[in-house]
Amino acid sequence: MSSVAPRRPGRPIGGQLVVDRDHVLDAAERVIKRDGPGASLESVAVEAGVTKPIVYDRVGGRAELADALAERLSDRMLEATEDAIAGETLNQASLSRLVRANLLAVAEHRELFLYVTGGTTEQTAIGRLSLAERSTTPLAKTLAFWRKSQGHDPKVAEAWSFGIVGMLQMISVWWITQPERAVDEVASQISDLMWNGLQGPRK
Amino acid sequence: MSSVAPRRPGRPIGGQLVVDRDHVLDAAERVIKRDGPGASLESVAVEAGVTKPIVYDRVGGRAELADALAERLSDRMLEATEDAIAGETLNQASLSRLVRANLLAVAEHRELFLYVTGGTTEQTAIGRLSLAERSTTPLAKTLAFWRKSQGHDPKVAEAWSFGIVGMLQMISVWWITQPERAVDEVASQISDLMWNGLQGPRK
DNA sequence: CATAAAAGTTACCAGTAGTAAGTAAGCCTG
DNA sequence: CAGGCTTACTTACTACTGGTAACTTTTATG
Repeated sequence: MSSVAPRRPGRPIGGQLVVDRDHVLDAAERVIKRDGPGASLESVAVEAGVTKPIVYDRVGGRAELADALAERLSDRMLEATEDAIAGETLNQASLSRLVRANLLAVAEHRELFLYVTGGTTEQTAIGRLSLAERSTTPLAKTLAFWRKSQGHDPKVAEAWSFGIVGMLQMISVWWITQPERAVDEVASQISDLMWNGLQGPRK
Repeated sequence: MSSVAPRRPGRPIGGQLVVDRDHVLDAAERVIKRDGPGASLESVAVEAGVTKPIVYDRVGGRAELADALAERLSDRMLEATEDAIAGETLNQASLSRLVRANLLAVAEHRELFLYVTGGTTEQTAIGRLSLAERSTTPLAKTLAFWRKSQGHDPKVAEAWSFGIVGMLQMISVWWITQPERAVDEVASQISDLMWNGLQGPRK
């Protein structure tokens, strides 16, 4: 399938780098999309038209690959969700759009999301945390700023952002396995919880 | 280390089952606690004083093992958290105790928790969902009942419980990697978010 | 031109999930 | 009580994976 010509050992003619890091990461994304979260490094290398040691040289081992892909994914998701609430003040409606955008972004990158959050058997939790951290850092800033503007203690921001990210991740993986569920309904319900808490709306 | 006598091939003298399913699962827990979430089936078998095919016969492959352990873990966590809010009405203080109990229970079964939520590379997300589901099912019932009693729509219960479980899981994995953080502070902050929402306490 | 550096591949190792085939003890029937 | 079926294991394998050491060829340099 790969149209890359078979390569010989030794430095390639022309002497230039044939594949760079992004090329490998792109290949990894394609393989994961095709083979699911269980994709192997070998198949990533093949898809990139190269051999395993090159993958190791460009991006590192499996953990580093997951980390790099997590970075890409969280950047994309951040972009998608930022667009959804661009410049707007925080309220339940904008929150609902944020949750909705998050769900749709996860659905769009379904396999990649499962790969990244699914981990590598070994120190998966750390990997998952690092993905989460990338999302939580800006979120924590926003939350702290907002809390201060409301006259509340901004110290909660860090814990809250991890909580919120965890909530969104779990809802995402639940939702993508329940395709019959309307995205708007879920987004509305979750934003309700996030905005009003368990007590429900103010009277 | 294992004090089990070396076994020969063939039916053991006495003809009785030497290890049952629970024996294997107990061994698995010990190995995971000792070797971390990367523990192999082989080492589980050794710890159980038996060979791999027996593990396959008693509990199944890696996915089934993770599933069975998830069941055990979620049962224990459910017990711990239920004790924390035994029979009490839902309010922020009881919620805080619930979060606290959850965190402490995760810390107590740290490696097991990481193994179960860390998954098996393959269809890890499904596994994580099934762990979550075991927690969400009773939680959803409680929530639905409580919402009705408050005159609100109980339809949110399912989505909410997944959201809450996801939040607790993420906070747990975050917290156990930040041991300097006081458990009571985190519990209080998260229960605040869950109870009051982003808006903060009612005036 | 000789030699070092660069950019690859080949070929391997160790470990792991999973399975097929073998083996010894107990049970059951004619 | 002898032969065969069942039970409860082990041995021994396959297939694959992550990871690495060693090699090969081209290009650049003093």
